[in-house]
Amino acid sequence: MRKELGPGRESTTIERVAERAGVSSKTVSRVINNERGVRAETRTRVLEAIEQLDYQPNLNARGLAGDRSFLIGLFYDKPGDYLSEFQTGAVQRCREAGLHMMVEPIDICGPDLARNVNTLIRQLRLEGVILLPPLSDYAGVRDTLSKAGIPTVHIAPRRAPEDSPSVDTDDRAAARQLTTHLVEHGHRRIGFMRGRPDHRASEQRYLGFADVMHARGLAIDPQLVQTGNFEFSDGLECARHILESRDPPTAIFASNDDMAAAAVCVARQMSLALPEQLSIVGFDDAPVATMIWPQLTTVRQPVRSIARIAADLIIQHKPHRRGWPQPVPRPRLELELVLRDSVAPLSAVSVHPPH
Amino acid sequence: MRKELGPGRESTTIERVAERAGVSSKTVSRVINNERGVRAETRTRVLEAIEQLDYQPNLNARGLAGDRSFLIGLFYDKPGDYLSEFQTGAVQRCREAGLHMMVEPIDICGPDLARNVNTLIRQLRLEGVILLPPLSDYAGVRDTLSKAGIPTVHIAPRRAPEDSPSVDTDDRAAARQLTTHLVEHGHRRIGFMRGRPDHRASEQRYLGFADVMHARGLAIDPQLVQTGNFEFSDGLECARHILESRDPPTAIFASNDDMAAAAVCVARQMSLALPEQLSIVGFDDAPVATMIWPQLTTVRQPVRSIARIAADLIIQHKPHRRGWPQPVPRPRLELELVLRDSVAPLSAVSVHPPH
DNA sequence: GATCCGATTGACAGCGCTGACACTTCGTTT
DNA sequence: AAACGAAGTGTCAGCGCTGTCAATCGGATC
Repeated sequence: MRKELGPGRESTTIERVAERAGVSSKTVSRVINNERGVRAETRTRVLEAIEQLDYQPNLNARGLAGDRSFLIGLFYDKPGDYLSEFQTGAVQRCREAGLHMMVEPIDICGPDLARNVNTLIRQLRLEGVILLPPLSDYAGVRDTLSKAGIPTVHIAPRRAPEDSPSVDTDDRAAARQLTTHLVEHGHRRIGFMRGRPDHRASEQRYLGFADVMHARGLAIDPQLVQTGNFEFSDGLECARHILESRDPPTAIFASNDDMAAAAVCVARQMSLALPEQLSIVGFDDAPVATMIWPQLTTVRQPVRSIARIAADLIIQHKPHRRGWPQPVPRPRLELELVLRDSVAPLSAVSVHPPH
Repeated sequence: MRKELGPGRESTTIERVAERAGVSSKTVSRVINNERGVRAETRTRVLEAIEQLDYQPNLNARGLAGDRSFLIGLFYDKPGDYLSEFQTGAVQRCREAGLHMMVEPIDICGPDLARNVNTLIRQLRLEGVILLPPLSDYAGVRDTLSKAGIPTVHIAPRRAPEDSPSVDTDDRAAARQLTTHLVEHGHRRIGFMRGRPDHRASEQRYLGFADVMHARGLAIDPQLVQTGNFEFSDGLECARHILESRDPPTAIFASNDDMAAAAVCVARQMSLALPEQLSIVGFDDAPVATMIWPQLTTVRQPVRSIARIAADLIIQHKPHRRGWPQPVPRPRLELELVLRDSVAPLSAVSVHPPH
């Protein structure tokens, strides 16, 4: 019945290991699953046999018999650097726990969103899912997952679901620091480029900015607040609006580095000297932050740590079976400012040439 | 025996579908696997039952019984934009074939490279593996895979293995075009920044450059050829070397956009007007290519297409069982120039200020 | 009308492992 | 010294599906 296997694929079964160690297959199973109730000496013997035979348990069989899958899903919307960093971190943590990671693009615009998600989780029998923003806020995905009873961790959701954990960063506090940094360099009139409205980060970053402006009694000119959806191309537009306004700012706070890069481009096209005539800050410490000149003052996003923590939440959840512990864990990480070259103190020089 | 399942997880089995359709489970199985030898009317009936019951076959069980896994591996070395684009393309193709993709970071520097790979492929029983560069040239990985008899597709390997397919792009031809473009804009003295030596792309891009230079009887000054490993930071170094040399070039060919961006930075720091005083071209059409000013003239890499083709090769391979068809497929894609703003015709103005 | 053949369908074992539970030891308790 | 309980180990069925092979069906053949 077995299909012809390629060379070197004759799989060692648990039985063979058992035989060699002089125990039953069940005991080998116990050792593999690290269950208690195996005498230390027996365990050693089994481990040796496994080693010698170079035995690798068959995940399909383990899954079928134990009604598990050893699989965690990572659902994303848009590929990019963030995703690939995240998945790398998450996989690391998963490996320690003997789990694997399925990285799946989910098209929010697709017609059968819920259907696709359903297929994924039920065919694969995922043991947990991590939702990257903005998926972490999409009802279609969230509901499907929750109806299916799949442990889910939401990354930076705008509204954290009551019954499942989330991992957050304190973007608001970081935005405050960044704004303070600008203000302390003498900037009073500051432009702001908002991100995608469906990201929590967008609102938090703006709020942090507003916090400081208000606290210092500085006005926020609506003309200088534009929404760029975290995209470089949109950022170009926004930057133009802001810089070509009647009374342009001396600094711009962009909600991410891509948009900050856009601001840099526009400023350069307008022949502004950077950072002397215009200070710019970004957010995320994306690759582009150090690939342009001046290098961006920004906020480092500890993506891999977030990923590890998220994976860990799923892994730790396993024992509970059904329902998260009370209270539902909601770790929030502090962000760290990265001071580089794109901010300069406001001086007499920084007057825009008329246009 | 069954573990308590969460709400909504009572799984419909193949038996229930069979019952509803009034056939045996085996027939349902045939329909699921799209086997021939099922009367059209029966097939319809089964399909209806599947639909009504919202049945999702259990992959673990299918795998165990059929000695398959429905899993394809994508092994990578370094996260980044390229990876995430690639995986997105590959997953798309896989889904059409009912397969899933395991994206796995492989640490080439890690001590137990072969061991780790082995664990992955044998536990997961991957049906095929796609190797991203530079993994596609690492003997440790290649041998392990080939010994295990796993169908493998190599992306842009320096040396394509005889017995397994690879997917390539014609980097050399593209580099020729790019160089020609430069030369036709009047550039004679051109600097070159090489990529990581263990990437095929590095050598091909250089060869293409050299082809044109030789053909046109132009000298390649060794002083102006530096190796930057595809990294922005290295690119900074290289660019400095090149631009601070006694007799600096009027154009630089960087082997990827990150390094081209570095050249832009350095040039800017040296107060060179871009592109008037220095033309720069990159390669890959990475995100950064349009996030700096001037936007880079470069070569578009059809990453998703490559990914789809690679996935397809694995999928198509399935029926053959053991060994690829003769001859082993080696698709090679043409690359497309993207003309932007970083190249200017050489004119009297483009004289470097002394330093 | 009997025979034959390919097309369709079903019965059944078993993939490699784990859950439930039974059994065996062995150190304690009374 | 008998009874007891915990720890350690084994037996066995069965997870949900597919491969094998036998059975059945329908029409073409002679």
